Amino acid sequence: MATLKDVARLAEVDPSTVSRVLRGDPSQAVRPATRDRIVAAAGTLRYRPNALARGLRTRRTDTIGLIIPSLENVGFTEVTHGIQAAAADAGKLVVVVEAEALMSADETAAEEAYWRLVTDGRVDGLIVAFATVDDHIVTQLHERGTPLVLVNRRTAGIHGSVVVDDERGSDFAVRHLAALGHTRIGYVGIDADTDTARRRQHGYREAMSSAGLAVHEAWLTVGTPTIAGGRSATRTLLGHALDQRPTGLFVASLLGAIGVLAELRAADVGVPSDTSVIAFNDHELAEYLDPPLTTVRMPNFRMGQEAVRLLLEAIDGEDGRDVMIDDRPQVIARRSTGPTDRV
Amino acid sequence: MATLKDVARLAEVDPSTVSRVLRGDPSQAVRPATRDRIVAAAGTLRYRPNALARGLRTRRTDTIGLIIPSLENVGFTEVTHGIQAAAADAGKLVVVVEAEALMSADETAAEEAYWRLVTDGRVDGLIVAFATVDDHIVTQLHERGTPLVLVNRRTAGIHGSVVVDDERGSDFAVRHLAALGHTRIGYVGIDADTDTARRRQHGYREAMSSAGLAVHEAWLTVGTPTIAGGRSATRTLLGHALDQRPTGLFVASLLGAIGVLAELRAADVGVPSDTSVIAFNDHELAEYLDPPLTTVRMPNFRMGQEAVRLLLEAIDGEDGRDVMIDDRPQVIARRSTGPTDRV
DNA sequence: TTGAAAGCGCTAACAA
DNA sequence: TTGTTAGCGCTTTCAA
Repeated sequence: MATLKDVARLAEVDPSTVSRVLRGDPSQAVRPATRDRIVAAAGTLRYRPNALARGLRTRRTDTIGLIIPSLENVGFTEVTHGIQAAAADAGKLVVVVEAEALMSADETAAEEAYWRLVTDGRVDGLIVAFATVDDHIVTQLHERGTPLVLVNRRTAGIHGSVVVDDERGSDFAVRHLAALGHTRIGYVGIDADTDTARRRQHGYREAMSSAGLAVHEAWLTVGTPTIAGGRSATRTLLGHALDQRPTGLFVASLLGAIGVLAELRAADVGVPSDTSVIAFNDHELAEYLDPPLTTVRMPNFRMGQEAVRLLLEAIDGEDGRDVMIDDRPQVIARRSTGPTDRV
Repeated sequence: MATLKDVARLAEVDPSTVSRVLRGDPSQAVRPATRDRIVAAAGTLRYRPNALARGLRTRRTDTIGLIIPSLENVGFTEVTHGIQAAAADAGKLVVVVEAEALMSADETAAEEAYWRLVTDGRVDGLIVAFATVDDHIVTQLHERGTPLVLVNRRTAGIHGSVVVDDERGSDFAVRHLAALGHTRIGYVGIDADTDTARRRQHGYREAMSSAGLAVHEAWLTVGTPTIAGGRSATRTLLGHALDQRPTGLFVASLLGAIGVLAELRAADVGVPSDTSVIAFNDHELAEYLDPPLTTVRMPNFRMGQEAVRLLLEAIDGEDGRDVMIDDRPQVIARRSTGPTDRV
């Protein structure tokens, strides 16, 4: 592998000159003839600067770290995709650390790994996606001065986050149901004590009240944002007498909604004839569920892109900003919602 | 951020001694008292070796590169998950490059990016997952001496690959259908000119013949392994007269099968009453499709793990091996397959 | 058992 | 316009 020295020797100039030319250093003028010789030499030697040496010198790795609960969760793919796209555009590499993969190892291994990324100088900054990592780790990283962006969550005292408008998403969901004539609208929420979960629920309550609809606490369940969570929430709901049950259900997570659908089907409850279901967050496969699931599509791809932008700003020393992506949520009306047959 | 020097100063020894102790260098004996002082100093300073400096010196980054078409495709998640898990176990970091994200930028950008990863010395080796990257790039990388492992594909002249037993998977699928009484079994294949696609198709043909079943070329379609691909293959199949059509369909990709299901439903063809469908590769969500999709579950997680193992071997200078994961495929019988009503 | 010294490949301040 | 020099933080021979 050719080094700067090799190129310098071939072009008969000093390595520092090669460096200047190849980096396109604007502060220095170079005689065209020299530049040409250097460029030619680099070409024939197929020279590529060593990223490690450069990083050691400049304290920039042009690499960002992404910490994410699991790549396997369909709910995260859009965000990671946006992150990848924006990183590629900016010429940055992404080191992905799946928190789940670490957890399996041992308790403190996860924490170790976060430190390793940053403290070992492998990345210029970190994107922490979703609420998996303990607040105190995030806070510590932040206090150490690590450029940091939180995705889809906020943590007190840390500026540098990007979220979608959860409340507005909830609002759209409730409105969709209300427009269909539903008045008894339940909520299957997320039990995690996170900002995002709170905002979705708050949006639900607000939307209900501004639609002049009453919220009954019995219609409000929380659980994990998983298929299992959706199923068990549904079982709870089905425990109530028929006329005590909501006719429309807003589920705060896509996987949760899949569980709701499954449990409803298992209990022979018609969707949407008996109960309508709408989910927060869309996915290509929602179309192919049984029945096709109505969703509120949020601008998650953009959230990922924006996270990269914010992080690059932070790396450049700018102050952290808290951004809310305000692209209009989109209700993708499929077959899981409709007017109810019930009174 | 504390450096080796800082630790040395505090412990009142030479940096080289600190290095030896902290690396646990076995070739050198160290007086316990010295070791203790060093360890203590490192602790109080929260010292962490700088990965760039170390990598520059040792020519090891402890990072592996993963090139993958798209993280968004549910078909790939299991493999990447296996890779992440194995990498975490081995204490390696993973740089993920989504080929798709690069493509968007410009034509040659993708090629550039592969070079950057390796030639810039950012990673010790590369896992190339699936058949997206051009053969000639892979070949070039290989010729440059880059430690390389191919996942779910093989390329002539390159040793270092891991695949699942595609033929056996196909065999299981066909047998499942045959055991249900199907004799007219069609195949929705993958049109890419890849080893994997060929092996799946070959497995289908072999299984048919060993079951004493005839293959009609009209039952054999190929397309992209996507929902759209599955839909269009199905339209072709539905173009034939009813009694010329297969009663059972083996679809070589999960997404393809979802498309097949969708198109069949759109055409009011009963599944499985009229046509049974079984897919290659399983996914959690297969359970929730309409109808729940019968699949052949392949050991993809293990394939990912094994890829990391092979790569680490290659990085350590061992010869590349071509491995086939021979864990038994598993037919997950759901509701898309059953006896046929047709004659 | 420990220290001295060189150098991995690059950049950047300074000098010429 | 180009070269000299020092050094980023670490490892590793060699010497003591």
